Amino acid sequence: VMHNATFDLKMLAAQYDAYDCVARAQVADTQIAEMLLRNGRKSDVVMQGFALKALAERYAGMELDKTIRQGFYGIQSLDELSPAELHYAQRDVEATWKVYAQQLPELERDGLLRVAAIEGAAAPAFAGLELFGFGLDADAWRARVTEEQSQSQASRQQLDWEFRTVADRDLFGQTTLNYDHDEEVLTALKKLGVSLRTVRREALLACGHPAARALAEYREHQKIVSTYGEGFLAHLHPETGRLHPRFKALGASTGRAACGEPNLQNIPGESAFRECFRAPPGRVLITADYAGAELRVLAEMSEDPVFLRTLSAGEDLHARVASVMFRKPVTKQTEPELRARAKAINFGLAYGMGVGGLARQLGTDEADAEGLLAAYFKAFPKIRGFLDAAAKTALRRGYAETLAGRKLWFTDMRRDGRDEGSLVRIAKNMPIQGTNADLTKIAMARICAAFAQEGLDARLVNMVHDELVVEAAESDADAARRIVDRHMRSAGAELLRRVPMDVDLQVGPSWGKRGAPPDARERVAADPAAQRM
DNA sequence: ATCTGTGGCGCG
DNA sequence: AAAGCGCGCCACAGAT
Repeated sequence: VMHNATFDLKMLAAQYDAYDCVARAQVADTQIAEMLLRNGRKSDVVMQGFALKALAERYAGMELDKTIRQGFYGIQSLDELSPAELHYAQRDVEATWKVYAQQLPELERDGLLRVAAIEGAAAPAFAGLELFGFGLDADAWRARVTEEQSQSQASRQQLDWEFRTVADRDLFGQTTLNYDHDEEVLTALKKLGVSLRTVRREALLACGHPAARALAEYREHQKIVSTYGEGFLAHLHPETGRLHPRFKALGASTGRAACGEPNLQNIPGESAFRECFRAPPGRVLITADYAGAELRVLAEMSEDPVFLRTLSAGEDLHARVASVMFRKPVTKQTEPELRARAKAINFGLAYGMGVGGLARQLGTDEADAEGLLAAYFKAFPKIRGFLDAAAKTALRRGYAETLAGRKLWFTDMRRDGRDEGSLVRIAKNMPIQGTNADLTKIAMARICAAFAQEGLDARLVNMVHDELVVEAAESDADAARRIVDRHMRSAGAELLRRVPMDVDLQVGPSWGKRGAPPDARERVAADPAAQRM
């Protein structure tokens, strides 16, 4: 039983070079338990509200003095601890136990024991992500960002030209227009005869003015430079030369994790960026992601026969949806655009996108969108039924929940005066997104434990919601790959009974890159044997 | 010199 | 051009 177990596990693993032991730990975490109990209710007690000190007072009436910890830093041996410091340590342990004893019945009352176990089991995996880090080829990365910088400069030349008639100049003839400042840019555009209320890319491109187009291009490159440039590289650890991000296992109210310093969950998808994340010599990266994760969860929860049949047969659901919506046969090969549109719509519609949003997505009028929406829900009536029921039930009970029992209470949101439509969409989305998070966390825990159990030289190095990245010694790569595949599927089967979770696997020198070419994609479709495990 | 909120945009 | 959900980081502005 630990409070903020990921921290302690990380310290234990590092100090005693004992990650294999840590990876198999069975953990209960009082901080996570508290966050699960509070999710969406009483968010005004955040920050200090989840510290052990606060919980000890609230649950056990114990006063903890944390200032004494100052003496702990830099000691070489436990013998150096004073009696007062030892007493503090003892009180810390006692408080944690007492808090957990009080939390247990509350977890049981709220049906949170299962998800608490999932989180506890995943704690060692998150500790490992931070401790081991993710290797980045800094030179290749810097080259890529520099390229982006020069493209940004080039767009800037174009911008100076486009805005030459409306921009003020300084003594040296340089424009004083700040292209990073929305308000300045909007007034400058207005002088060019373009009246916009936002500088979002979509609006800039829609207005069709060359100055707006140039601005969109500049911002695209500038976004990369500012977000993934020097500040990003500053996170490389001086000793390990790797990135050691901070993961928050409960980063999102849905149960998803979040990541920062740096955020390794929003790296541009282009291979030019991802290929900079490389395995050291003699090692490989295994990239594994759930294929169509959210739609599979939606299929499971809605029991829609078409969704279930299509996905269980390993067929293309987006293509199927496209053929229904556009009333013609669609495959990935023959109608890639229609399929791509259906894919975008699929996610939007499933979570409450309206007619207006759909029209915008498709670039058509609302009447057309209305018809498509009707066609969608006529073809998949159980999807609508499930989503409506999810919203209704959640609003009545005051919380939404995932298949593992994770809950999001609407207490805070109601108090903040969030409108009903927004609550409805959250109620529809949270069970899907959250169940997906449950699944991935179960998989992480099993994979980590299995690596340790089998003594493999393999470590989890990243997780991006429905994707896991593992670094392994070449000699252990095949065994590691099998473990990843098996446990991602078994985690799926743990929560989903009606549809298999399909996994895409890639093994190669870098993130998302396949090694020597096995010609076809190594996608093992719906293997019943794998489901049982 | 920090902190906080906003608009915008990278990812799932 | 306010309504699909969930994040973190950037530049900026206004505050302390």
